[in-house]
Amino acid sequence: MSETNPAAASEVAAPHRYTAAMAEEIEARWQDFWEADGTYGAPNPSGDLAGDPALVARPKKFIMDMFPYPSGAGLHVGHPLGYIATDVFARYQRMTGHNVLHTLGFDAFGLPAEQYAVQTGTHPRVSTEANIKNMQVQLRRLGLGHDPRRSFATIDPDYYKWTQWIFLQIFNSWYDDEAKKARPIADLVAQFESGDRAVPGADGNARAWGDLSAAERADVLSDFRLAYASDAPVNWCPGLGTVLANEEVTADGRSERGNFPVFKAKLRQWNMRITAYADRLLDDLEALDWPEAIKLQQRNWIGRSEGARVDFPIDGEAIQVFTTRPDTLFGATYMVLAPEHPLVEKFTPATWPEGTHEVWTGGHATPAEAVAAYRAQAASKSDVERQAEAKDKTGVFTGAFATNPVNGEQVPVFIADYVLMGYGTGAIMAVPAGDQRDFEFARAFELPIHCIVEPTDGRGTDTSTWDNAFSSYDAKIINSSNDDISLDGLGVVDAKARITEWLERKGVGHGTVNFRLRDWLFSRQRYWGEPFPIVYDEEGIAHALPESMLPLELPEVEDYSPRTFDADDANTSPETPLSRNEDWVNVTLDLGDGRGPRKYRRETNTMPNWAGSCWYELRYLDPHNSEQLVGPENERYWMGPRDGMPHGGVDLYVGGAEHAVLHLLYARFWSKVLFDLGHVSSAEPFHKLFNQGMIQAYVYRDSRGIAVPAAEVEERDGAYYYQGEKVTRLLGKMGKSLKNAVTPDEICAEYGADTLRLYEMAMGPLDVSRPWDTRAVVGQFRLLQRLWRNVVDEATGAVTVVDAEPDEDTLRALHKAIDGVRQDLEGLRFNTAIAKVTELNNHLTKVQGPVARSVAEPLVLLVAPLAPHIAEELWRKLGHTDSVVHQDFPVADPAYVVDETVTCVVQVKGKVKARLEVSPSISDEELEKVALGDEKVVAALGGAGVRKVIVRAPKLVNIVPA
RNA sequence: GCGGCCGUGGUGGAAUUGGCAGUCACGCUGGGUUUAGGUCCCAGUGGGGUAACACCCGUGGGGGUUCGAAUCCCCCCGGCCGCACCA
Repeated sequence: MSETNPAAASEVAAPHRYTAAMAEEIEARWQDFWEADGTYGAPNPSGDLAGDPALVARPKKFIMDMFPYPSGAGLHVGHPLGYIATDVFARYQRMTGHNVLHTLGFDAFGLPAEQYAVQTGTHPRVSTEANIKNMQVQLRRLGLGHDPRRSFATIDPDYYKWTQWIFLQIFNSWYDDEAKKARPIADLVAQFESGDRAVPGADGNARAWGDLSAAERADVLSDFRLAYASDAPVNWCPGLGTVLANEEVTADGRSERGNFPVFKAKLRQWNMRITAYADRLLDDLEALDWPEAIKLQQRNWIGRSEGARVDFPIDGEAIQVFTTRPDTLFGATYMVLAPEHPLVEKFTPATWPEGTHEVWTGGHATPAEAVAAYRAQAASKSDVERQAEAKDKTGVFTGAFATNPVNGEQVPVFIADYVLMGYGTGAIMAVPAGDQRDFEFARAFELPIHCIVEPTDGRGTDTSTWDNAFSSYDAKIINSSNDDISLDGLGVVDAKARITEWLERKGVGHGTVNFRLRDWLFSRQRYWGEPFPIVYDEEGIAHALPESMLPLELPEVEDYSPRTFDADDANTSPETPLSRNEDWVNVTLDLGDGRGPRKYRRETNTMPNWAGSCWYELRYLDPHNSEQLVGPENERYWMGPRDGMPHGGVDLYVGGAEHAVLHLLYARFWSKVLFDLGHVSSAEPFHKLFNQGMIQAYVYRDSRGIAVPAAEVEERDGAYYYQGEKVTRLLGKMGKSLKNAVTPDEICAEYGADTLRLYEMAMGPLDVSRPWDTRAVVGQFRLLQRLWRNVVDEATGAVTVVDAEPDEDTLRALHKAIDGVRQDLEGLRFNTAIAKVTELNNHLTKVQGPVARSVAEPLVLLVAPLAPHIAEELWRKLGHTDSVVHQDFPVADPAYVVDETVTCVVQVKGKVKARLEVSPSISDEELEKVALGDEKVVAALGGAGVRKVIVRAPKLVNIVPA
């Protein structure tokens, strides 16, 4: 390294040249200064971080990154991309009159930290804290202007105390559908006690609250609580040894982390009733300044569908279906229930009805046998297999018939795995003529297909000749009438409205909205997560720990690794690491509920790694508050609603797009609960979201396909060689496993942190992925060297800047740069901002003689957000004694932003034929006259007359010859 | 299958949103400084063409709208991302 280090030899010729060694010295010195000075401390209105009222009085900016996992691998140059971007933006905001909150914490619970700890054999807390320290050292080297007083890790008991506190808030509340907000569960109990609200009974009959046992009351409340335990089928992943949320399972039925198969299993688990917020989560997206792609993903995930619920009578009861196409009810020729639908047993008869078709029975002697066999087969399949077989429609007849409410027809009831229990009512009416899935099933089981929409593609109404279902919103409904109603001749929209009205009038159905979103599975069988502040009494009733018992800290256990299983073995069940510590699990406590000291068993699940990141933006605001998760005044100041931000929130949140339906959805949900309960004034956590792209890197593979160390690959004549052997090159992720990681440390060692910051910002637009190219970094280093040289004499170290009037060209270059850089930084277009700084700097390099102070100083200020260390150093050299961080960002003089003359392009038939130097204020008429008189234009016209002239003064004239 | 985004020099990328295609940087070529390599400095660099101009071609391909298209519309090709038996 030292031989190729530009620092070494050049020092002889130019002892005061800006070199890597000098950069390192400057950077370390200013980082120490900032730390000692508390330069980046943002004052709060109140509390222990209250400060300078003049600064507090400024408009605020809360600028945040998605905080990192402190993994043991350390950082590569891809990680800090977003941190550098927010830092540049935060510095710019500080220089334009804002009180800026910018800090960074650590998301330290969860699977990666635990797995790393398992691998290295050390306690997760020990390895995690070591990793945090290591990462802090790496990050400090980059000169990020974070407020260190506000940093924390989610594993700090002072922090997770409040994560647990929020859980209890959610546990102790319910969603009032009328008020459309969460309310304390005590309000619901009061309604039950007073009789204002009927107590729902298992058999549908109302009961008196006072007559219920404690266990019965707990069961009733559990159906309302926003955090509740249930036995619903969950995603069980034996390979990881834990259950997972829907959001953590990939489309092909595998765990997002580890890529293990996932099975459906009935296990008692904690859930969060995020579905109660489906409509608000959808509606409030409108006012957020987020990338459309992420909004769209959330909309799709929430999956709002308008339709109707319709009852199909059977044996004096009914099977309810959800459909988005109630207008096709007359074409419903059979029904399908999900295999696990609870009504299946109820209606399954003892024997097959007379003459049941052989293909319907699956060869089984009785319906019960057929159903049992099909269910067993469905349950044994992993989602992966189920997915793979999606093409073939399977199912079995239950032996039962229900009544189609519009035409009284008896329709057979099937179970099939193409209907999912988790969506709608878990039951559908099948309209094979209009739905491709139903069509395939009907063909496989020889079921009737009634044409109820007139085909517009010429296929005719004889469905026996059809190859697929027909569906079109432009077609007319046919064959759809009874004595009471006719949809015939109507379009889809009108038919839907009419049939829905009819269903409601007859009391057999109603219009409704259905959501795809499911409740959030919130418990994990892990050690390294927040323990639930929940205990169970001897009756098995869950009780919340009182706030005074928080934080409930993780106990020491012999073995904190999760129990994992053969990844393909569905017949396994989870084991929680915390359950191994009997002393911790079995406790005698006085919960302060008047029942005195009693024996309890602690909940041994832990919270998912998303819990800590669901509210961390709030803790940055008031990190040491021991009374409240955040003081209201501080919360309102930094997060409260204001003009253009009706729900409040963080001013800028930068991070990867991979959290679209995970962290970003969960955090919005918690935000709304806390808002409803009056703990915060912001109903949204993040007003503006920006997704940074990924820094990619070339991956070189040998003939066996194995990645070889990228740093040792040589290029010759467009081909790549590793140890003489030819290798292939592809663009991929950067990382240790692909042997192409480049660390910030090595770039800092070779060029300094300012160069690294500039390079990462100059590579391209922040939201686009682009390949890392170490050899291109030198370009930004050269920029800083030239900048240095424009202020400092390399041989003597003396400042060369003079107090003289700059020339007109230089003034224009300066003010155009100021104007452009301001606009670009405002819009997070760091790459073009740097190009403009470079242009100005190159201009000064080319101009003879020393640089005027009135140009050098604003130039240093322009550079300050991007390369803060060299800017501080030059600012000091220019004679200032204060830090550059809080200087005012230069303001462009409009008089110099426009050129004295502009180049006007004269086109003939759209091709450029001449260029004119004209005044920017020239009139269209004048410009046309000048253009037509230009000799090159006259020559290009060659005597032809002029048919038309388009003038866009002062930039362009286009002449169309006759 | 459905939905979304994107294709510009050898490379990363600019283009005031319909008005000079290629800002800035890497790389490359030539020159200077240097004992030499590297660093550093200067110049050139879309392709064809020319001694040099001129001129011609050019934003994945094809068509269209327009005085004028990288930008708008249609078709095709290629790539990336999301969802996916959601009734």
